[in-house]
Amino acid sequence: MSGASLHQRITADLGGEIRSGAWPPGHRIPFEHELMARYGCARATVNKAVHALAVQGLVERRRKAGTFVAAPHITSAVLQIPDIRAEIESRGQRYAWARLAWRIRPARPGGDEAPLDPAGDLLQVKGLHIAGARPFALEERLINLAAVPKAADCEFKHVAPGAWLLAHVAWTEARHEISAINPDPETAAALSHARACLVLKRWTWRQQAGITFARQVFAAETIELTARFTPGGP
Amino acid sequence: MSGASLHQRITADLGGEIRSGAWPPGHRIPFEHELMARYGCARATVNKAVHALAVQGLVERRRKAGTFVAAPHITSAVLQIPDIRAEIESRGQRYAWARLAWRIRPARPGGDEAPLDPAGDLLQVKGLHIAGARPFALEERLINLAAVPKAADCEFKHVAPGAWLLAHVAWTEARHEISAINPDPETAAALSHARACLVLKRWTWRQQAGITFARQVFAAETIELTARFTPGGP
DNA sequence: TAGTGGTCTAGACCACAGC
DNA sequence: CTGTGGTCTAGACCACTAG
Repeated sequence: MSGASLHQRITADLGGEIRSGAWPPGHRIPFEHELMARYGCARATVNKAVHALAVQGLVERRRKAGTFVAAPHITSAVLQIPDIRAEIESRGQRYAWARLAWRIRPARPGGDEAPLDPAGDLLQVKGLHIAGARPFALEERLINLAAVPKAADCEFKHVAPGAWLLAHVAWTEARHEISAINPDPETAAALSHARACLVLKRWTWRQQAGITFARQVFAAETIELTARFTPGGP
Repeated sequence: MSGASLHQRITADLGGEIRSGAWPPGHRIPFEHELMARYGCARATVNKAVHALAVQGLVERRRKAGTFVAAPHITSAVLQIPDIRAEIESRGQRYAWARLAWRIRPARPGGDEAPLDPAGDLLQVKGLHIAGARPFALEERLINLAAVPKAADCEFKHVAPGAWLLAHVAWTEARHEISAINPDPETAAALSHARACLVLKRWTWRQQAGITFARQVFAAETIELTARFTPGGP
């Protein structure tokens, strides 16, 4: 860490005290002027260092009172939902996409598309994500053509809708649902998997405009998550 | 926003251009010296503002080249794993905990406890989280008594292990796995639910010391998640 | 090599919350 | 009222890298 900048070193030092438990929640960490003396630097530098800890959620700062070690949150964790292709390739398997169906149809009230509040036509694509030679996930995708008219020009024969959208449209908000189902016979046949399956549903918006809905049925794969102390986020 | 500080206003201004789509991914935002002129302030101020955008993941900065609007990540979302009791009560239902089993047993190699790397005895608790009159989740809990000896004094008859641990032990790291199963007959009977179930496994550590493992089988409830544009996290 | 961002300084004034 | 953190300035030098 000697190559890092001074404020990064200070942040790491103080963060280490907190994560090690030497400074428990509620403990007042040194004042900025004390840290100035300890590190022999300007106040702006220690301020930047301690401010970074506050952004990370490790400390809370109060004028006149000082800076205190924060209590860890339990309610939030960082969920890794990798791109399916990246997930498969990171396992060293070959990725393939097989399109099963493609059509344009008018939006209907109700159903999974309702949260997108689509106005005109939807592009509906169905296909299979394949890892090596085995089915990995079955995907049903709806794309709001009013928001993404260019999508109608893509047949999604060789590129999955998620990959195409990622390259062409930015999203600002998403909602996810994870659930468990017993697959219907058609799904079970497509996945070669008849037991319980994980289902991930994802709705994506850009500025209140519904972009796309995806429903991915996994072959009972497990989704793994890691959470660290106060991972933060607003 | 006129009450906010200048660097916050600059951050909000630039962030607005990006989120609105006026500046698409890949677009080069104004140089720092241009922003200095535009806002009539020192470089340190615009640097702080643009740096905040970089921390949020909205932009990427490259020396000599400039600052560019980043492509949104899809890979991370904030997962809300509320306390089960809080979840049930937030739905307006009465919460209850029913202990089914309690015992102390030596740690065994392998199995779900392995990641905790327990040294001595484990406290094993099994029970049911109940919403109103219906089973909500079946929980199997292991507590590492070497790390939390006080837990042996609690019978967990009227308080669930998660609630007790939350009040008595701080954690620094956790790992989660979500999967789907078809319940075995015993589990199906306890949950009054024979179809596919969601399973959440959670391992919790404090400084490399394994604290507890929990396996919660839900009655096919759905876990919901919300993600915003580049919610960040390291 | 020139220009960008990364870092740092030695000040300053202010808002706010404890005392 | 005092002391803390919040903010800002007008410089400076440096590291990296695109051209």
